[in-house]
Amino acid sequence: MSSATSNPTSNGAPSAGAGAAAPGTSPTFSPLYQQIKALILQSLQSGEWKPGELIPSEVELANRFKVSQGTVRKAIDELAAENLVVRRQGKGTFVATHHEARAQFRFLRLMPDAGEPHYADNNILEVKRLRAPAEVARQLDIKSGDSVIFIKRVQSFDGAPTIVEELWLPGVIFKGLTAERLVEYKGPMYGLFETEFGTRMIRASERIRAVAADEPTAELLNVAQNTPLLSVERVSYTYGDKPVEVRRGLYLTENHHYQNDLS
Amino acid sequence: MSSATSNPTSNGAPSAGAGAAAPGTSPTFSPLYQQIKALILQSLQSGEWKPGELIPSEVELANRFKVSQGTVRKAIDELAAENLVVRRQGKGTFVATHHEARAQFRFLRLMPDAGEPHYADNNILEVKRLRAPAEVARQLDIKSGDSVIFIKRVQSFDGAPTIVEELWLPGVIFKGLTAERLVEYKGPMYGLFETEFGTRMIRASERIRAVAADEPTAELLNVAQNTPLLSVERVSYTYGDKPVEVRRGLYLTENHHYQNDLS
DNA sequence: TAGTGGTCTAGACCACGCT
DNA sequence: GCGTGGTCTAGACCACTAG
Repeated sequence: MSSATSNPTSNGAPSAGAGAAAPGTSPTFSPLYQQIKALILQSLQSGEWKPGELIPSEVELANRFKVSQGTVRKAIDELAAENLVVRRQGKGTFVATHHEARAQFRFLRLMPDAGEPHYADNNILEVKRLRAPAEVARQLDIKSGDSVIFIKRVQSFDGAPTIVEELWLPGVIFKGLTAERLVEYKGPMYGLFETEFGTRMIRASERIRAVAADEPTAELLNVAQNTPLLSVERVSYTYGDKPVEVRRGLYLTENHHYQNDLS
Repeated sequence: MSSATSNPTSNGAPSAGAGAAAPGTSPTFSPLYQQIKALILQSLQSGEWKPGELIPSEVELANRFKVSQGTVRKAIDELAAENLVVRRQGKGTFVATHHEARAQFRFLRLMPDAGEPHYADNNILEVKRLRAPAEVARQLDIKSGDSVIFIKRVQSFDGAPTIVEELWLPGVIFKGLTAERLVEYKGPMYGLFETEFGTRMIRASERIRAVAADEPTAELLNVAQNTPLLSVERVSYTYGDKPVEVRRGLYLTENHHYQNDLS
């Protein structure tokens, strides 16, 4: 790649020839490093490199794509900033995974008021297959009535039940998910999804409200009915901004709080 | 700057001489671009370049600091990522300000369930000077009993009171802040702080809980007592991670929600 | 010692905003 | 046309890891 020509739309690999396409007016200009980023993203999504694995070195990728190392670097920089990949000096660049300390609390913002964040005990109450309610179907971008896996669980900190949560997962993707596998599995649920079902959560959006505990929820959390609870409704997305999980949690915030840093 | 030598600790400007300090083992290695970033940060903090103003071009800064443009670029890249500075291709780099559309909703995460986010009507109930309660003093990193400005206000959306908020500001910094100035001022409160008191908020940390409305709050929000509300406790920081505002808000989430994106 | 990511440079050219 | 930020390259050297 001798000169910085622009390739208007997406093309498999950057044009190999010397001074290729017309550099003139560019209708939909896309920087080379963005194209490289998209290519790497494809390899991640396709599973060519799996979570936890080492991806090819910058030099190797530069040779493969026929661009300079600096361009590959910039592409990987962005992927690292989006937590899709983790750089380790002297070792290489690895595909990010939910099985590692640094990613554990990225999707759980409920912190104890005092002391270090720690793991929750997980009590699965129910796992069943059902037909997606209209609202859930809308959020998962599937048809109303399509098969979904429904999970209900209670999470406790130091023996105190704190979170009641209901989850809906597309049946097509999470076929074969059973209560046993959920209970047996040690570690974060997103880790299980990643290794057992090949679906990696990369982004989520939460809507938070205050609500009053209804009777069954109050009983599960061992508090009085109408106790104020945080309602956290989450939609999680995998590659390509595809929604693959709806989660509705009720958090007891007597000794915990939802932590959020604005910057 | 001919070679990439490292300057162990902070030094005013990168060593000017050709191949300066010992490049050998580096006890506390700090990349050149980080040093440049720190220098630019100083100019921002000292007010050499004020919010909204154009800062010197990359080439000019490169000459001033005797480094390459690429190094200045990387420094500014990070400042831009932290929202301290805004790049505009063809025009230059500007000091970020709270008086601009793009920064308006960075610190207000309460969104209407339907429709576009819009501005709140601001009803100042009370502004007075008092001595900092212990807890507030601790959060502001001042002495208990030091003078603070206390503000209480109600914010309404489309005529519906939705937020009851109490604020504490260090008296030393916000001397002369009165109810009149708050009421007269059009635009975001952080914009006023920035232009009238030379204090720019760059970061904030929030702790969110669910609580029951007490009687006076319920009356202000025009709801029944014990209605579940979102309690949002915020500490805001200016340059140097110095806390300069404590804010306790109670949000009515019947037609609004606190929006948070995890990534 | 070899390989990887991380820093720094110098120079070329492109896209954009203004005059 | 000129100045600004944005992209791309090629090459040198540094810091870190592991065999």
